[in-house]
Amino acid sequence: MNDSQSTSLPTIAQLRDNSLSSAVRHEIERMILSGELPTGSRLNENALAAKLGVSRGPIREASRALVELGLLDLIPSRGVFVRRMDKQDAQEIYDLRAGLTGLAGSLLAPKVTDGQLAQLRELFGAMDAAAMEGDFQSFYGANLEFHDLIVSFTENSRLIKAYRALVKEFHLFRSHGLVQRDAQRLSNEEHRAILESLEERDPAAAYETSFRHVANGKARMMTALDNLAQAAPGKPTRSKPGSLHVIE
Amino acid sequence: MNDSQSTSLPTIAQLRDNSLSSAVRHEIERMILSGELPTGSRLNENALAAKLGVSRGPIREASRALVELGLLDLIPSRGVFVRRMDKQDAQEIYDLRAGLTGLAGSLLAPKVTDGQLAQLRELFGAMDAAAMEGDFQSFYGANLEFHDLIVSFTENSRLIKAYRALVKEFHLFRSHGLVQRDAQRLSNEEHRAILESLEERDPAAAYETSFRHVANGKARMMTALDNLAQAAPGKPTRSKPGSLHVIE
DNA sequence: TGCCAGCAAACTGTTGACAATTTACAGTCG
DNA sequence: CGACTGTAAATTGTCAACAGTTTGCTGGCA
Repeated sequence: MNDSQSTSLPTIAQLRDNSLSSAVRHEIERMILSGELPTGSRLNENALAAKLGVSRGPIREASRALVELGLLDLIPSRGVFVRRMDKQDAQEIYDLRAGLTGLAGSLLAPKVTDGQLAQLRELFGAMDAAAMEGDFQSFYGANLEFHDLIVSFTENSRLIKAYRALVKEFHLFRSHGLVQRDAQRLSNEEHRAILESLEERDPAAAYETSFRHVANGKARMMTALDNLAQAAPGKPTRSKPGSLHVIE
Repeated sequence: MNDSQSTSLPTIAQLRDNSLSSAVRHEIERMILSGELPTGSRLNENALAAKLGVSRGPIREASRALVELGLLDLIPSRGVFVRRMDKQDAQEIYDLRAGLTGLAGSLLAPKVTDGQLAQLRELFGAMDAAAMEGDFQSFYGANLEFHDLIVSFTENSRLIKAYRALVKEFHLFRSHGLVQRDAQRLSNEEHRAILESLEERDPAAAYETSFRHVANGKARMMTALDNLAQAAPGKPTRSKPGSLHVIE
């Protein structure tokens, strides 16, 4: 047997992937994250197969992978369901994300390049501007990119994979996007602290500022949820995507 | 559509799982971790289906899940291969495991119960005894259980899942089990430090001692690997499971 | 009206067959 | 002798059909 592909960099041949499973997987993922498949709903294999013009085989393979990823729930003989999130799930995700974010900071600090710092600074500036104008959409995007960049720069593929899986899962928690008016500015002040600890190449400080940032985001969201619950009791997590947003 | 199974605790009906996919998955996992399927080898769908007495469908579903888990590598049109680990993979895993272990410590510290501490203390004692007698097998098992318990006690299901996936992946790295003579005693001293910080309910100390413990394990393994490479250069990771062991 | 049994439809679980690609090999040419 | 080409075998990718379970509905009964 040809044994030569041991640990060589991935060649183009290995990367190319035309398989239906893969295409289906990304399509399901998109449908979940866009809300097209509502939280808690069942994935109908026949319907989806018909819609995508494939048979059930690729659908099942793709869905098994997404179950493992955490976006879907498998209940034997019943089907797979878009994972339903509650407050405790949000807390779990925040706690784990805090740990991963802190770890990323501490791993990056000793080896961050000036070019990488420049990229981060630019995003920081963009968020600052967005916060000034109250442009939530821009702030949200830049915020995601800021943290994803820090994680990516560590070059730890497993950390990157785990972090991104967590971010995707967090998107299921629609209420993630509720906001207090000035949370963006607070949040970006924390970004500044992270940036400064990275500029000083201080792993402990980078861990601390990064961890705190997410922990604060958790606190902000929890109080926001409590307020929401008090305002409209009885239907805890049912609220449709609203105009309020919490900044992490 | 029936919508009622929202966030209820998992009932027995939901837990039971007789599906072939699931059985196959666990069997493949076992074969990989036991070394029955060697690192880098291809998983032959037909052969495995025949061996397990099922068709290729369940095999493929199970393998797709294990690809997502990280135990298998999928190369389109070529097949799935038992993931091949190199030194860099080991470093990645150590770094991430350090972060998760530290996080677990810091999450558990504020809420650890006396009963849980007693369990941990007992394992610590078992490891102490095993180290005295040089009983590597016992030490290794108790060590795994010690860390798994700490993570489990956090009750963060995502942290638990990520941690266990990482431990499984680490098992692929066969050389994990090489040892310096007195590493066990050193390692258990670090366990004592972790235990004490938990007993003091000090999250920062628990993070620090836990993180350091794994980071030290990484350092121990790296020097062990370097020594090995100097002793027998030219065949870096090819060594069969030997009698030397590195303690994390 | 409310509850339950029983039947029918819908759906998931599994299989075997076919299509497309990759791999192995034999024969040929330089 | 070694590299190359074409063909056959092996293997993965995909599909359609069948089996078993779950779900939904209808009608009868208290």
